[in-house]
Amino acid sequence: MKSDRSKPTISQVAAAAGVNRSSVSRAFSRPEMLNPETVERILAAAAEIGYVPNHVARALSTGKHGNIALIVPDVANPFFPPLIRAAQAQAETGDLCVFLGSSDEQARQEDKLLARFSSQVEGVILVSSRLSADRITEFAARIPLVLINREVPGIARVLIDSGSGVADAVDHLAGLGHRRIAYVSGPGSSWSNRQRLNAVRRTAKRTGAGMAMISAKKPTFEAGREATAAVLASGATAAICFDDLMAQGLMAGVAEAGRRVPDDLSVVGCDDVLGAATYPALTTVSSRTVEAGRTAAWLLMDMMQSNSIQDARHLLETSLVVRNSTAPPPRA
Amino acid sequence: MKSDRSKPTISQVAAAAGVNRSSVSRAFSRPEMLNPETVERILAAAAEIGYVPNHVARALSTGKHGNIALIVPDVANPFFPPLIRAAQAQAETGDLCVFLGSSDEQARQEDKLLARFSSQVEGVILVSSRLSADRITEFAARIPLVLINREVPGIARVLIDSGSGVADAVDHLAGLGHRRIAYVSGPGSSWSNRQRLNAVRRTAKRTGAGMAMISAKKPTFEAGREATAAVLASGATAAICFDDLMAQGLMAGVAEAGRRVPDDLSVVGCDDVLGAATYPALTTVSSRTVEAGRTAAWLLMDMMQSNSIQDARHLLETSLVVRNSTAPPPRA
DNA sequence: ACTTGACTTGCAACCGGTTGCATGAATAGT
DNA sequence: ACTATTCATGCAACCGGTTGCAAGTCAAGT
Repeated sequence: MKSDRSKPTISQVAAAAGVNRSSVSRAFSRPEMLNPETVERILAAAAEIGYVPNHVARALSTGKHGNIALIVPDVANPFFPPLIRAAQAQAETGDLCVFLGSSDEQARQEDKLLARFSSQVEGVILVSSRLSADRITEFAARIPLVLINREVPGIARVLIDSGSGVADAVDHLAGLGHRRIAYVSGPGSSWSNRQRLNAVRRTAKRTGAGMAMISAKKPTFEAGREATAAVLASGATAAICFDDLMAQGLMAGVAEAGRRVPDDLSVVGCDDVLGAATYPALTTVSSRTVEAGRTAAWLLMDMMQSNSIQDARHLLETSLVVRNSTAPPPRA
Repeated sequence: MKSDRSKPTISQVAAAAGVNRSSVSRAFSRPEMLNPETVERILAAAAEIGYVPNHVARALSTGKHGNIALIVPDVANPFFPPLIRAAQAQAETGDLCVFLGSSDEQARQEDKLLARFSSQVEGVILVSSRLSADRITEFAARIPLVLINREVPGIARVLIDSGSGVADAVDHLAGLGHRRIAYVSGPGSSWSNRQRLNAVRRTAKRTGAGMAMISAKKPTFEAGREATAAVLASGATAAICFDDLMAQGLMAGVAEAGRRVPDDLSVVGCDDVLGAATYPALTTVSSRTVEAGRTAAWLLMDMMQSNSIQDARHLLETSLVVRNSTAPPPRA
C-alpha cells in the first residue's frame, strides 16, 4: 500500500492565500509585522491544506535548529536516565530538542555520533566522555560543548564529587557507634573508585574507626552478593559499597545468610540510582545526577546564547541520603 | 571569550581546490563519478580547511536526513533502555541516527515531541504510546511510523505478547496451590496492562482460581508499595504485578508489614528488567524488549525504503522465569 | 581524418524557508 | 494640497548542498 507523503510547502500556502511566500513565512515567524487580517487569511489557508513549517529548511537559513545532543556511554546504565531526563526537561524550557546518543563506552562510536550530530545540533553535552582531551578540545572549538564527569581544562564541565558524600557516610556510621567499617571496592582502575576509597580511608582515620577493604572486580549485584562472606568475616559492622548495585547484592547476601540489615550490618551504597526501591530502603550517597544534567543543559544554553566558550567548572558536592539500611551496630 | 564558529562550506572547499561546488558535492556523495585524482585533491582541500558536509543542507535538497525518532514514555524506566539500545544498534546498520524523546507518560508531551520531531526525521517509533488511535493514524499518514506495544489497526506494530507469559505465571501459581490471585494493575490506558489483566482473568478462570484486582495509577515502586495493604486485605495468597518495579515495591511493602515473600505472599513481576537483583530474587515474566526494539527499527527502515505503509503485526511471545519469590501458599 | 561514445566537469535550477531592502498605500502633520 | 511617516507587502538574494543537462576532452572505431 503506497501512500502520498507530499508535504504542503510554503509556496502552496502562498498561492492559496494569494500572497507572496515571504508573507506566509512572516505569518508564522513574525505575525506582528503583518496586517492581522492577512495573518488570519494565511493561517486559514495553511490549515486548509495542512501546512506545517519545515524545521529543516528554516534551520538552513536561520542557522538555528533548536536541537542539542546528549551523548552518554550507555543508556542502559541506571546512572544516566535521571540525568538524561533532567537535561531534557531543562532544554525544554528553551524550546530545544535533545538528541540522545549512546556510545557503548567506545571512543570510536562516540566520535562517530559526535560527527553525525554536530551539523544538526547547536550544542553538545558529553557525559563521562571516553574521547581524548585533544579531540574534545577540537570539537569544542566548533560547537558549544559541556562535559559531565570529565575534566578538560578550558572546557565547560560539571563534575560530581562523590568524595564528600562518602566522607559524610563514614561520619554518619561513626556517629552511630560503628568502630570498624568495610569498603567494598569497585573496579580498581576507576577514578571514582579511588576517589571513594580515599575518602573512606581518610575519614575513617580521622574518626578513629578501623577499616576493612574488600575487593570485588565488577560493580554488579552478583559481585556484591559474593562479597558478603568476606564482609561478615571482616569484623566490620557496617559496609560502604562502591555503588548501589553492589550494595543491593550485599543486602541480598546478608538476608540469605540469615542476618539482617541494618540490625546485624549497616549498608551504604553510592550513586542513589535505586531511589528507595530496596527493602530496607538503602542509605546511599546521592550523586545528584539530576542537578548535573540540569546544570549542564543550563550551561550549554547559556553558551549558545552568548556564543562564547566558558571555562566554567561546576563542582557538585554529594551528600548522604539516610534511609533505613543503617543503624547502630549490634551490641557485642 | 568569543570564539569563531564559522563552519567551512562547500564553496570554500571548491575555491580552495579550484573546482565547482558540484564537484565537491560529488567528491563526497558520488566519488565514482569523478576522476580519482580530482577526488583526492578535493578531499585534501576539504581536510585542509576542516570541512564537514552539512547534514541539514543535504537533507533539504535530498529530502533524506537519515534520522529516526524513538519516543518512549519514560527513559528512566528500566524497561526501555535495552529496547532503545537495540533500536539504536539496528538503526546504525542503515546509517540512521536516533532521536530519543521521553514523554513523561503524557499524551500532550508525546504529541508535542512528535510534532517537533516529525519535520526532522524520516520515521518514528512510538513505544507504549498514550496517544489516541486517531492521532496515531493521522501521524502515520504523514510519516512512516511503527508502534511498539500499542495496537492500532492498519499501523505497523511490534507487540510483546506478555499474555502468554502471564498465563504461564497464573498456571505456575495455581500449580503451587494458590486459590486466589491478585493482579496489581498498571496504567488503565495502557495496551500492555489490558493484555496482562485479560490473561490473568482468563487463566484464573480456567484453573478455577479466584481473582482480585488492585488498581494503581502509575507503574512505579511507590505505587507497588502503596498497593500492599489492598493486596494483603484481598485474601489473595499470590500477586501478579503489572511490572517488576511495582513487584519490587510490593515486596518492600510486604516486608514492612512484617510479612514474608514468598512464605506469606507469592509475588510475580513482569518484564524481567531487574534480573535477579532483588531479594528474594523475583519470579517474573520475561519481555523480549531487545527483539522488540530491533524488530521495530528494522520494520521502520523497510517502510522508509519502500515508502509504503505496512500493516505488519509482529507478535513476540514471552515466558515465565521462575526465581524465588513464589512458593506454595501458607497453610490456612 | 571524422564520427562516436565514454568520461569529467561546469552550469544553473532547485530544496523550503528567511530577511534586507524597495515599493506602494494609507495616515498624519502643517 | 503636499510632503513626511508609518505600515504592509512584494522582490530577490541567500542558507549549503544536490542533480539533470550540457559542454568539453580524449581515445577508440572505421
